[in-house]
Amino acid sequence: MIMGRIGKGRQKIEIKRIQNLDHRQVTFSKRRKGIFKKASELCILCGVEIALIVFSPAGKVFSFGHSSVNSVINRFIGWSPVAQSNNDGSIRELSQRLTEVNEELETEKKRGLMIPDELKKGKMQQFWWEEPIDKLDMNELRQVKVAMEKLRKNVMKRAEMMEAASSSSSFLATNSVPLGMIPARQDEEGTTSIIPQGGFSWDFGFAKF
Amino acid sequence: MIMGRIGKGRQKIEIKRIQNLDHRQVTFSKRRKGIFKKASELCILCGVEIALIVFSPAGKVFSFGHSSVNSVINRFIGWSPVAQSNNDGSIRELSQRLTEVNEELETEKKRGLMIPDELKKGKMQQFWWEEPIDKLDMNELRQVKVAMEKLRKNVMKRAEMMEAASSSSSFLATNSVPLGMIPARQDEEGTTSIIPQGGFSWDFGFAKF
DNA sequence: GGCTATGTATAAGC
DNA sequence: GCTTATACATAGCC
Repeated sequence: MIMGRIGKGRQKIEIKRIQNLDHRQVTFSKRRKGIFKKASELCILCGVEIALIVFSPAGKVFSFGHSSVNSVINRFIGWSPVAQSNNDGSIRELSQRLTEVNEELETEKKRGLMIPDELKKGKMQQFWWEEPIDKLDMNELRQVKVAMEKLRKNVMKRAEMMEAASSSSSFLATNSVPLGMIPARQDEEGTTSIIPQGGFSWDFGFAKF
Repeated sequence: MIMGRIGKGRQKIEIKRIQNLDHRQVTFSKRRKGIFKKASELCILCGVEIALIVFSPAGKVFSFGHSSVNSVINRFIGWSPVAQSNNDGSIRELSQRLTEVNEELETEKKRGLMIPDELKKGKMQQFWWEEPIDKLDMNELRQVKVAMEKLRKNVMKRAEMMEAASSSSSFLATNSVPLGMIPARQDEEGTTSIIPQGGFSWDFGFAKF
């Protein structure tokens, strides 16, 4: 709405390696954001399992997964995720999940699903989720609800992960899972031998681009 | 260019589970194509490693990887293929990973958006259920587990009080991995052995759409 | 990080 | 699948 600046606007670009490093970095950031959003939308809209892993040029990892990167990887590799009773392994899983949870939290914050300011302030005295809800208007309630669901989800993940330390868990039914998560597991041992050659590779059932 | 038929054109849609199965299938196909193209472009433009795995509702797998799905997966989970023989080593790595993540989290928070000031004040304040668990011993873990379950119950009760259409949420995660991690190695075997659920694959230099 | 102009992806409909 | 009208993503700049 602000008049004045007249940029050149978007220009068509050729899909080839961007040589300028600064430019490449900018493009990477923008497009990374875009593709993760797409992934997110796809699994929400269609309720399918997705895993997206991106290593930045700097070696940083960005990942997205529904229901989790690990569960999808496990399914892809063809393992039946069976919880192990080994504490070491469990703890490692737990921690990894913790990572995901923390980051998810952060992401959600960025997305604007934040706790109302009033609640943030109140956190000094008590946690927002312990506050009475009868004084909130509908909008605030909505936000609380979202936050609450996030928390519940996280908590359930955590709880189940903790339980996994002593019992086994079952695999998810085919598609979309509402809240509870089963801790995916991984076994480094099994994957090591399978390394493909360079270049790009696609695998699909049909598809054509 | 010819203004013959006048369709409704693209309509804005809400990002939520598509109920109509036919519609969902169509959307899945279109968006799947789209996201794979995006993934391809991203790695071509920026020369980064990417893995994208999508399971269709029917259970079919679609994947894309540069330099290959497996190499990326290996790199992703290969933060220590060997250290697992040693508990201390694993935990140490975990701890490191978590530290990294938490630092990143803090960085993000400081960088800014909508984060409560209370949380910005250093890395002091965390909810107990957000704290890294790798520093706890088994006894403490047990306590955390109990507390976690208690919290879960409370939260669920709360959540029930505030009923509404929940729906899905994204699991966008931005992982930080300790730099200096072992990168994917070179080839030595083909990919075919772990491609599940059929489908085929091929390598190519650069895709054209 | 923010803005604008424009290229693209895609929701409807056939 | 193919077409059309639009919503959305993002290239070029600041």
